[in-house]
Amino acid sequence: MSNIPSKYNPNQTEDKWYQFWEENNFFHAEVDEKKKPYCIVIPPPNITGILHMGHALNSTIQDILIRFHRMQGYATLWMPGTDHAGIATQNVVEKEIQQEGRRRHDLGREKFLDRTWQWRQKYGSTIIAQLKKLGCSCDWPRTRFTMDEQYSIAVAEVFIQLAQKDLIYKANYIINWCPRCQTALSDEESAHKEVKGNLYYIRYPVVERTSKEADNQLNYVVVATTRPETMLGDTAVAVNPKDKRYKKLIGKSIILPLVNEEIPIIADSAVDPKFGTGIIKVTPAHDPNDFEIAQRHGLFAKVIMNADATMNQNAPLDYQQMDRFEAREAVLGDLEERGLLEKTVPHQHSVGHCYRCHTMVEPYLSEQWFVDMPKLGNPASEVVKDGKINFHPARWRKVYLNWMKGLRGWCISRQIWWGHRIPAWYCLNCKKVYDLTRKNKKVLPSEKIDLAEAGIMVSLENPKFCPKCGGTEIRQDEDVLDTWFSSWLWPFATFGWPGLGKKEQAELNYFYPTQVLVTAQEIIFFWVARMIMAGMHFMKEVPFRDVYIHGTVRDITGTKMSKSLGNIIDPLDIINQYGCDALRFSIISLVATGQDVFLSKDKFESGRNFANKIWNAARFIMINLDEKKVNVDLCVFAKGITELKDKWILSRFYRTLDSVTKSLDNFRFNDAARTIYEFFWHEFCDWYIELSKKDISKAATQVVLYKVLEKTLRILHPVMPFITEELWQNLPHQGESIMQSSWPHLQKDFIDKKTEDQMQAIISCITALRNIRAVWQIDPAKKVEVKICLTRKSLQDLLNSHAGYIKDLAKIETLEIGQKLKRPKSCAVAVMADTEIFVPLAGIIDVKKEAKRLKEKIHNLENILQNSQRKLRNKQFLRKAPKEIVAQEKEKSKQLKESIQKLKDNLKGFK
RNA sequence: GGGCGGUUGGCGCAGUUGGUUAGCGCGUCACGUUGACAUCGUGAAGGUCACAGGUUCGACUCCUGUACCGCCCACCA
Repeated sequence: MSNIPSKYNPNQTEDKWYQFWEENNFFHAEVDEKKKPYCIVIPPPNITGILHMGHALNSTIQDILIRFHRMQGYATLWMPGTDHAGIATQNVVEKEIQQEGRRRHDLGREKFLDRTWQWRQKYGSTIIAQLKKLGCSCDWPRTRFTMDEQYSIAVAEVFIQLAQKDLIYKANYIINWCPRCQTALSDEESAHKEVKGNLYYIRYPVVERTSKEADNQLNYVVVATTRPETMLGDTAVAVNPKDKRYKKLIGKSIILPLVNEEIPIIADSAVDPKFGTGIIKVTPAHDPNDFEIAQRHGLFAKVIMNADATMNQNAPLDYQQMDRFEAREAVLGDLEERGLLEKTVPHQHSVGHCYRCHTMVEPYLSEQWFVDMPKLGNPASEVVKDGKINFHPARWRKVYLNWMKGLRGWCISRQIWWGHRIPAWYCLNCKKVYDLTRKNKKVLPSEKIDLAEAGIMVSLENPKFCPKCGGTEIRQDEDVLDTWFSSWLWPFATFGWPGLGKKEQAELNYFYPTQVLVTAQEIIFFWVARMIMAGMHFMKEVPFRDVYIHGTVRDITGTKMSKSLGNIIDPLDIINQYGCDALRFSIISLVATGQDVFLSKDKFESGRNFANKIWNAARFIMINLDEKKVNVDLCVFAKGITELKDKWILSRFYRTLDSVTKSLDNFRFNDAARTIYEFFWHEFCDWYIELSKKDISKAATQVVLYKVLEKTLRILHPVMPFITEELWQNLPHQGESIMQSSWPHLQKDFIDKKTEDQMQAIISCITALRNIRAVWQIDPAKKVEVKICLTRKSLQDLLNSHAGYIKDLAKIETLEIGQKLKRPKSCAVAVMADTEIFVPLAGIIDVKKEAKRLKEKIHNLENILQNSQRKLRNKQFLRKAPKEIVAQEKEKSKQLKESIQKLKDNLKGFK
């Protein structure tokens, strides 16, 4: 035992214990009807992900909850897994292929998917290995992947069920298109950013029917646009119907410059007369607003771009194949040349960007699949309104409900290959006919497609023939589903839903609904809201009871940590340098509920220092421990605990336990961490261990040292799993692992206010004496005599019986305690209401200086006294304030007076 | 345009239903190595709690407004 190193070395212990836990299956949970279930599903990290501080925070919080509840006797399951991350993974593999000088279409779908699976095989579990370094106690054998066979069936099943209820539909609609990824995106995947651009004022010549009109000088209208290239797809010009300036124009038409087509001038209330010229160009295929106007007016939509945002054959020949930005310059140049560009004004506006590759999103009219969000949203709003699901902090509830109010169709089809292929099949014959008739009928662009009519079949299996025409030329939809279309099933699909064997069903019944979902704010809309929708629709029950939203991890300047900015602090570096427990403790103490965390490397020192402190306190105890003495039941042994210090530390421990338990129950992780820190360091180490050194061999001291340490390690275990295990294993213990031990039971009998007050009085005396020693710079070796003069007998008795504490910790040679002691000459003085402390310091003390010190103290106390007395003179206060408060104030005033009087008396002695 | 969060000693932060002489960590200063720990110990200095009103016997805490910083949402042509 005595060869324990004085420095804690985390690297040697962490991997050892993690392996031990995993090998012994301690993370495993199963149905146990004797226990209550407690389940958290991990927010599945992307397989492309590498560990960052966000994961560290997110995972630490979950692991604390999991270990805490496991120790409390719940059947505790932390369900792990990863997300296939459609676009992100596809991009990574495409890049890899690109380096070989090829593109994905060169490989073809099948080979590309093979490559992606290979990639996943090789790198896809990196993040899992990294989560293990964080100490996460997930039930790893259950690890799910959103593209597992079983899971994929769930995804297809959900698609089919929703399609059958018309909750999924296909439509020609304007969506967010990423020209680089060449796929549709949902609204959430298009991140709005402020962009500096220009507002271009363009003249559109009005068609004049009569010669009279032709004489008019003002034979054009001016539209303002930020995106002049889209004018090639204009199908109307619009003004506000109430705008008197342009009333005459309504019903006329203009000649679209560069295109030379005649298009109408219409009236629509969506036009803001105050913006620009009050006249807008209408480009239904490339602007969401214009698309809606087109719907209202039955306008045609002209798509003028290819999938890569180059101009297509619908644009005039000169512009075809030009990129959209190139086309913008060309259009502007041509307009300028024709005298049609009136002016250019700088203009800042917000533009959508692809959340995966940051390319500017193009609003793009195309045929896509949608989920009817407004319908699914209702029950999902209700359960939050009802309090069946609670957000922590509560303010997110409002954010959530507000978002739910504005739901629109969720575009779920993606034109990529990596993902769940849409379980829809097309009868080529019927679809062709359907499209043709629609074209001829001039069907409005947004109208939903009638699946049966169009020969579109939704099913798990490839249909043999078309039920409508009997045709056998059938092709599956080329697209895959949005990644979030699989993640939203996570809380139940991970259990094997839609259900195979009895075991899976029993597990789902037992663990669903799960307890808490822990995530960051930016995921609320993407994922949390959708999980609630899916849970309510398919399980008829909420997916979780509580949603804990933690802050975002930022660097010390407040910038979000990101790889591209190079401001990342790698959790693995921190673990190597300081240890995992230090990382966990530091990060958890820094995060007040829901507040963002500003990190710098040195902030992890506090965790490391604390770990080292724990290590050394335990080391001291282990060196001195007589194992035979401590194997007792604390409650049975309680009668043998009579000493103040022992009763005091037990009282303090149980208060700490109570507070920590409550904090963890209320998701106040930083409070829990700080409370333990405060207790362990500044009560147990600073006072109890110091006092115990004198009677280290006494049975009571031995028992208390051991019990308090062992129990503190247990309540610390959820936050610092490794060091607590290492030390616990080296102490006498029952059971195989601290993680399987029980959360200490709150023994209220040990909590005693009187004991704490008494100890506090002694601590105050010691602190006052240390203060005097420091002020007068008394050599530590110097032997000091002290007189303590009390006004109360009870206090005198207390100090008398604990003179040893004072002597030891304040380093006092002789101590005289009495009620009416004479003040020595040339002494330093400390005063507390009913206590005077005299330290004779002839030859050391400077009388003037000491007098000055006392005066300052008097001055301070008098200020406080004045405030207190002002209150007590206030009749309103006396009448309205609660009795206890008034009594408290009177007592305070009395004590202050006593102190001041004593100080003044002493001051006289200096004159 | 709407919503939310923040503003507490040099720095980073706590402060849960209004009543504390406003706390903690780092840093600073002074002293200290008698064997748990210098990743340590002891003591000290340092704040009119962003600003202005209001409610109240009493406001860091509740209400209103202002300023600055940050975030989110919105179909800003």
